[in-house]
Amino acid sequence: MARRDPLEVANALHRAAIRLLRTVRVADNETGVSAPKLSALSVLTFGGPQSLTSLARAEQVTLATMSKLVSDLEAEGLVAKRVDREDKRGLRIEVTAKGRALMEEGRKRRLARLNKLIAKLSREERAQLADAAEIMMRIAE
Amino acid sequence: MARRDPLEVANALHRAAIRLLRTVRVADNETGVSAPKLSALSVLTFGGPQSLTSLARAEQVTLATMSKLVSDLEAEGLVAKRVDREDKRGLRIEVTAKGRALMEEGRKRRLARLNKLIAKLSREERAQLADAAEIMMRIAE
DNA sequence: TTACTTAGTTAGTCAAACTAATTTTTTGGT
DNA sequence: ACCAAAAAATTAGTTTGACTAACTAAGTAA
Repeated sequence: MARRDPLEVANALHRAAIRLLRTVRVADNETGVSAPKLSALSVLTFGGPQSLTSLARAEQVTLATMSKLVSDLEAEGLVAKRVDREDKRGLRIEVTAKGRALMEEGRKRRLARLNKLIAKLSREERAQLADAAEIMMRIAE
Repeated sequence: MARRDPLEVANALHRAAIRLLRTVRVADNETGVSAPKLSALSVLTFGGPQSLTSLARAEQVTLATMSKLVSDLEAEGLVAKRVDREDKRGLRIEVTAKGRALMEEGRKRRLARLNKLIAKLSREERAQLADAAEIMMRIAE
């Protein structure tokens, strides 16, 4: 069943990851906010308020790209920008109540969708997936 | 270590998959061909010559989008378009020798990059990842 | 044959990525 | 204390890949 060849393992994970992301994306589309914006919002939600630079780094995009994404999110009332008190060049970007509500909704939607899939699995299989995720996180940077 | 809560498992896999894809993308960028084009080329390489419609369906984009991607690939000499003999509305798109060479190069590059990561793992951990990939494929779609 | 369906193309729009140039502020060296 | 260099954001402009809508050409069926 299990291939030991690294390339086979990598390819299998690659394909599986793409499929998984496709499934999740459906739920995300329903929020009316694009994937890059949702992702940035997620970093802010779970990582706490932070500068544009650190957000850009977390999302692996340029500062310019993130500047636009955050401006859009601000225009939609999902985040708020404030000048950093200690460094007036810098921003402190934080999630608004509305932004938090949207994330929570999204979380529920995603859960509903994934529950249908994951519910098919046994306790052991779920544990296997959790372990695999942990391994992947450890090796991927 | 292993969380049993479906949402936790799903989120962990989601994040892990994103990271994995990011890593692979770096290798793909070196080919000088964009990810969507590489992906279409991959479908043609492994799935054999096929129509624009079936390619579009495989890649989950519209016909119009795929039409442009394939035209670009053709301009770069990576695929060839021929009118279907049996249905002159249809195309038969196939990978050229140049296209196949590029895929092979890409495969090597990706292998080199992923080997570094996967080599850190034990035999058992690799098997775990392979099993997880199999489970993911089974439940996603 | 006339009407419908299917395959693909083209035009036009939009979002998100990039680079380059600019402003504002902070920091370091002399 | 000053001035140069670095850092944080923004803005302008480009490219790519996605979409829809409108089209042509070819096959199918009433």
